[in-house]
Amino acid sequence: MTATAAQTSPRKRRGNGAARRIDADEIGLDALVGHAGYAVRRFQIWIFQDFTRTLGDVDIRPTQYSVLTVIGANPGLSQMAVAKRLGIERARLVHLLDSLEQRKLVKRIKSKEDRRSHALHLTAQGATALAKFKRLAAEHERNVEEKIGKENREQLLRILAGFT
Amino acid sequence: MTATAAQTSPRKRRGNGAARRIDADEIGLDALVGHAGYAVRRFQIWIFQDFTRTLGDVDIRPTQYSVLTVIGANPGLSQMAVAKRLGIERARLVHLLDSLEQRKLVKRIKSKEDRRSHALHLTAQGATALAKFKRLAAEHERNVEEKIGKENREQLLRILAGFT
DNA sequence: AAAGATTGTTGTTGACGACAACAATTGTCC
DNA sequence: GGACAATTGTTGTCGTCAACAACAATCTTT
Repeated sequence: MTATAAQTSPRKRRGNGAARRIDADEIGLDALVGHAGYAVRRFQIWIFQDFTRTLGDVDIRPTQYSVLTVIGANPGLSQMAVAKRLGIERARLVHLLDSLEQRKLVKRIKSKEDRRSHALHLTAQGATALAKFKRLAAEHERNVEEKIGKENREQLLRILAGFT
Repeated sequence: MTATAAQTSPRKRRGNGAARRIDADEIGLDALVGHAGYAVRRFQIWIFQDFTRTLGDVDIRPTQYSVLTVIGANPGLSQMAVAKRLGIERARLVHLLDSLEQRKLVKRIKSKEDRRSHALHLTAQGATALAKFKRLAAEHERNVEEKIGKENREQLLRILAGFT
């Protein structure tokens, strides 16, 4: 009753009944092919690798880039606001900002209105650096386009727009 | 020259020039909206959460499910073959199999042809369990469909088919 | 003023990708 | 046939990341 899948292509059959060499491309994924999550996971790994490689010279990872971009576009945000907007744990954002602040890209300014919170700003150096990061990120995006096609990338963005 | 983005909607302006309460939905993402990787990351987090929640009662995570599915569909594979097919580090697969073997879902059988490798098989208990996991995974997939739409899910699978 | 909620912080846990090293075994090359 | 290289599973480390829990300082509410 359950699906059978082992025999992707019955080529190269050998006489002996025992195990034979199996090429990776003839291993069936069975139910996995119908799961969006599996494809998305594999794609996301590829994307992050390409991003990390393309921004390797400037040593910026995807999450760091997203934090810098949001702070750059919305100066003065609190850590809570940034964390909530990007779906990052606020505990995790602490370490991210520690790193970015050590690199003089971001500064935490004590808020006068709410002395619990910090207003986040890019440093002048951070703004300059972010401009460069954006150029490299655009280059990465062109790699994505080259990989899956221009129309497919746009459809992807449209389909997933609700999650941003 | 760089893009401006802070003012998503200029409502609720208050007289004072200082910081005001900022609702999460009015924080602009700036360049992030054009990045497929950001949308994919957010989507993947949602998918994994839903999968983990839907398969919560049976305590199976996405990676474990993928390993069980491939072994079930291709009995006798070596660890190397499974790792390569699923894009998992073979070092990581060792721990995954340790866990699955402890739970009596999978067994490692010493290969006669190549005494370095193990032939991986589901136990009878594992085969029964996998059938249940597949039913729950299908339920998760219906959640995905409900979330992004039937056609969008199919387009997604088609666009990302090359990464599986 | 007291009680409760929020903000940033510290710490822990576990999943995960990436690497490096190693023993056992197999394949290759001369 | 024997030295050398490659493969397989394993162990270990490192860094990223999501998920919690607890805490002090600081608002907010009542």
